[in-house]
Amino acid sequence: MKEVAAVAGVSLATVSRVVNGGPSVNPELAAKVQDAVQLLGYRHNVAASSLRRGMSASIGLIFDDVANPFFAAIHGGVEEIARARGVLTFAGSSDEAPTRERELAEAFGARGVDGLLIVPAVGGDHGYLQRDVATGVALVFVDRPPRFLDADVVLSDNAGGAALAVDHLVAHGHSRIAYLGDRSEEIYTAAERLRGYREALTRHGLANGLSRLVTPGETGAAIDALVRGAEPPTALISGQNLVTVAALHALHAAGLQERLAHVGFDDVLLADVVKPGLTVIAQDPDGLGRRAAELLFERLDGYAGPARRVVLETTLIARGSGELSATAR
Amino acid sequence: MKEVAAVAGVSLATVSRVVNGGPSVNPELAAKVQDAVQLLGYRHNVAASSLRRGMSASIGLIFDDVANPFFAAIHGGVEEIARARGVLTFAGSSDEAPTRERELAEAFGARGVDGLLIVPAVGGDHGYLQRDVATGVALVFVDRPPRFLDADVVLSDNAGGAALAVDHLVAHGHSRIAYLGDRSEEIYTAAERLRGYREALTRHGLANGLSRLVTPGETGAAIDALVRGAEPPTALISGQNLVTVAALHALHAAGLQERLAHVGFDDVLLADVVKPGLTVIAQDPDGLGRRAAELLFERLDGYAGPARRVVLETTLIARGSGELSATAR
DNA sequence: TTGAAAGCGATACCAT
DNA sequence: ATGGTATCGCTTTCAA
Repeated sequence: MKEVAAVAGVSLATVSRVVNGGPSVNPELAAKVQDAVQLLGYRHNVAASSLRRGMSASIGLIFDDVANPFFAAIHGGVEEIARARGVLTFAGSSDEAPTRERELAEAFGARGVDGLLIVPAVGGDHGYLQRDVATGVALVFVDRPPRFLDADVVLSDNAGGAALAVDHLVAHGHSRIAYLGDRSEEIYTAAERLRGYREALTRHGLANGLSRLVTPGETGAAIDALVRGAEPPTALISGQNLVTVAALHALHAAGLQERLAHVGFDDVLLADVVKPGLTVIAQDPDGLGRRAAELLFERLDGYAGPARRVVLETTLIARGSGELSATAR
Repeated sequence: MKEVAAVAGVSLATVSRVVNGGPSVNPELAAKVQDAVQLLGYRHNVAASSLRRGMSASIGLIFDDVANPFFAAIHGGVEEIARARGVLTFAGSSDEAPTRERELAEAFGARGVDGLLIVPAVGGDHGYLQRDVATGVALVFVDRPPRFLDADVVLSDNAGGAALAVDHLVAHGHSRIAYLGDRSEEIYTAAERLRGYREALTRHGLANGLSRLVTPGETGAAIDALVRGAEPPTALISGQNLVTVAALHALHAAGLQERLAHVGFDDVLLADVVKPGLTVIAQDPDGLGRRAAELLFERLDGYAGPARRVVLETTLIARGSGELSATAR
């Protein structure tokens, strides 16, 4: 930058003003500076700028795992919004471990990120972030709410989605609807889905004894047990991706794919190629990311009001498996 | 840091040495410094450190799209290696546009990344990166080689994978093997797969007239045309994810899923749930990312030899569709 | 082994 | 509107 100033025959201050689109610069001088910039191939040093300004035009993203397609989709949504402001994104995986999440937050903080967008690791205490918030770091949680901290959060309507599935199956004549949920009850999304399922059953005046919490590996056995039980279900809701896939396997293996209605939570590729097509409750991860980024930038733009909670709708995509009638058995 | 120095009763220099695990520090003083760090909740300012050192402990990743599961998997592999060194990753999407790729590279450069890991946008001239390389930025390309620049690159064995598919089908008695590839011939991976297919056919002494380049949307029509042709194929290789899914649709719609053997390039979720299970050529995106990160850090550690080219094996995963015999028709 | 001080590159206040 | 300059927080010779 010194060089640019020298070549353009102006002061450092002026160059800085031009580079940052400063308020009042003689167009003539500005042009000279631009030329010098071109000539020297000058590149702005954001590190130095950050040091002085205390803003880095970057934000940090913490996911369970950056390699997970669901989080990758969120990442994409965030990037879309961030890009429009020239903000770059750091991304890291917490591996669902609170300690690792905290390490990452520290590392991002040390790099002076302007904001943090976090899918909170289960079981963590997020009070440690209070400090960053105090220093002006914008903070938004995504997909799951934080614990011990009041902050903006963007969620999917998990309970509503599960209810949607129940309503849909009831509309197709089912009254014995089983639910295979994720074992880990502490997971917010899993708990919400189960809650939505239960409340919907109650609302329809249906019995509530057909839910099981499983690991993906236990899915097959759970289905076997259910269909051999005294009151076998005529429909199944699988509460999570991996469980859905495992359920599909089990149903195919048992030749039940045309006999047991099935709605899975979360859309999966090839869902429309299996027979029958898999009816799912789809989330909008891209929207989750976009919305979260928007809240984050509003904070950066000065919003200082109370924490906001945004809930995004889930939708049911009918493809066949969820439209099997209860009488088909 | 100034505060820490004051509290610990030592100089800035000493604090810096302690914080960075400097070479020679009196354990006693070091302890005092650590205490002060704890007490004040001091956080290292990497931006300032970068400014002085010219190293930021961060690298930039440029993908077609961060939301794409394939790239997300690469991202995961990179992160695994980077994390071990305390290096953080920026990630951005080029949207397959050379200009946007370049903008991102500039933005990363302005933030002083130590290295750049790029999935090159098709049709771009990567000479512009020469400058970064000259200033010591480590550069590695992934999944596709760059143009007009000699740099480290990590690739999948696309041609080998396609050949694997042909060999497998030939072994199951097929001699009329069709190939549906991605329309865009400029895409390196697409071109390589087609080449692998052709060379394998030639090696087996088979005719070469059954390849078609399509968009996913054209897949169904292409399959129809092929099976209605004079010399209908008994087997099909789909060269890309979306084409594979479209092919699956078309085969199901035409009731051909048990009659036309099918091998898809790239593994997909639920591939083992469709009937028959989908045989695929699987890549190792995680390995691609890990290997690329390793090369990058070797450069950072001082390797200054010639550009390296690492090619990762692809593997065939048999699930049924690729094992249909030619006589089943 | 420790400290003093210069400097990394850019910004913003204060003058002019 | 423009320029001089202190300053951001840290690292690193150079001396002691």
